[in-house]
Amino acid sequence: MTQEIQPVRGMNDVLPAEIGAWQTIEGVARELLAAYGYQEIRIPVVERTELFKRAIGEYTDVVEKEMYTFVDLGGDSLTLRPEATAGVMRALISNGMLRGQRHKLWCTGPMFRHEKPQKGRYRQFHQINVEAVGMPGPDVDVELIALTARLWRRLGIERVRLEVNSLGTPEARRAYRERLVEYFQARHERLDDDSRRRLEGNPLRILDSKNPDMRELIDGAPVLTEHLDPESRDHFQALRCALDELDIPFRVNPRLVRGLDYYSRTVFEWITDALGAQDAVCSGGRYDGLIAQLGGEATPGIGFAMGVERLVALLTQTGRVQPSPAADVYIVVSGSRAMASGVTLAERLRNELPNRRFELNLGGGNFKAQFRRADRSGAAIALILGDDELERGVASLKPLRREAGQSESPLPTLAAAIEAALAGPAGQP
RNA sequence: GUGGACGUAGCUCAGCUGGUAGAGUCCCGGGUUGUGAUCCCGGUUGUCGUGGGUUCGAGUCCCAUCGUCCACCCCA
Repeated sequence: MTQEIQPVRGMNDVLPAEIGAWQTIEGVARELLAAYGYQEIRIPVVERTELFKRAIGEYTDVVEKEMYTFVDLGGDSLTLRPEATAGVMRALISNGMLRGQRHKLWCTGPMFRHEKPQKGRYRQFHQINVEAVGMPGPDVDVELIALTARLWRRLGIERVRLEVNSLGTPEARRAYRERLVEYFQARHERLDDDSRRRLEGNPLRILDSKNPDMRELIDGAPVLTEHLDPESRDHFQALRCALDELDIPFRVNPRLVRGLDYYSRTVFEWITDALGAQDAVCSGGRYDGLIAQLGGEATPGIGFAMGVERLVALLTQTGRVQPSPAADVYIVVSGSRAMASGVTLAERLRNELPNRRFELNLGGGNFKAQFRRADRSGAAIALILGDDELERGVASLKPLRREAGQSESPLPTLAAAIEAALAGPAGQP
């Protein structure tokens, strides 16, 4: 045997057994987004490296060490997208869709980050992204959160809770950041190694430290929400009132800072305790400065991303995923003449009953094996076509899921007989 | 990138202190020359992750490497 080729680390196949959960999530999301007036947009998986550097931030982990970057044959530095927002904003700019216009968009597809794989964290992973551009909020902020809350309800996902925070304007955030650095620098001796490193790059993340020894120090640090500019404070206040109004429970988490540089004001995250260390299922926020930063006309925006693999895991845990529907009729063919006419009969039945699922036994097999396959397929009834039946111009129908006798039907009226058999003796399916 | 656990049949796993591999399941055939799921009988399946080393002898011990899982970091 030749050496088999290994899959790429952290890049998974989604097998038929799991595809039901994926399709449920994608289907419900698609329906709901349409109901809220969002339109789908499809953008490339590859963009110029510069786009992500400028949008996400040069000194973020994603850009510094997690991007799949390569030089193409033309000598350009390109990158497999690590997130979708930058690409969507680029698309709006490239296609001249701004100029004071508003857009409610969503997209889905694979993202790539070179991280060490772990439960709920893969190198190729999928997101559903929703972006609302041209509206300053907070009304749209609230509606987006309401949309996600409704999505969980529709999917039957319960083990999630909402955290919100406000980062203020970039100016307010910068000022706060300086205060924070001052605070920690004055207590430099008490910082752990991780935090000292963060003090240089992303001091806000020190607040997120999981080290219990740091707790006291962090609790004494200045709090972001107390250093907001007045407008951001009002914005945040309005958001919280509206959430209360809608009975959407939330917790203000002053330590909730997003990893990507472009966020401002509202940020939120739906987290779960059901997925181990990867607790973020959906997160997003407002990015009012991003479009201008990318060279477009200054336009406010807000968006969020859901991790599809993580949602699939949550949905699977609920046990509510429906298996893919089985065939209605499995066609068993016996004898050389019957086998030859099996395809013709199946195609005729598919014409006559376009909404029924027919599975024709393919690849031969003896009678016993064909019946075993019919049973395993989950089909409601077996349709038997043998040389014997063919001779007499009939086919036999045998229910596989209930105790009922086998019957015969003339070939010309087979479709009606199948419908009757599927309906059951007392009209029961 | 750091740390820990684990890689034996397609799948789930057993294999004691080193003596050249086993169960269940799946699949296939038969019992029922045209009737499944149940039952009975039979059959196929392995570079023991890979590469070195120690040894008369390695699935078992050592080293390296790849992979999976979990945690840290970070994040969807």
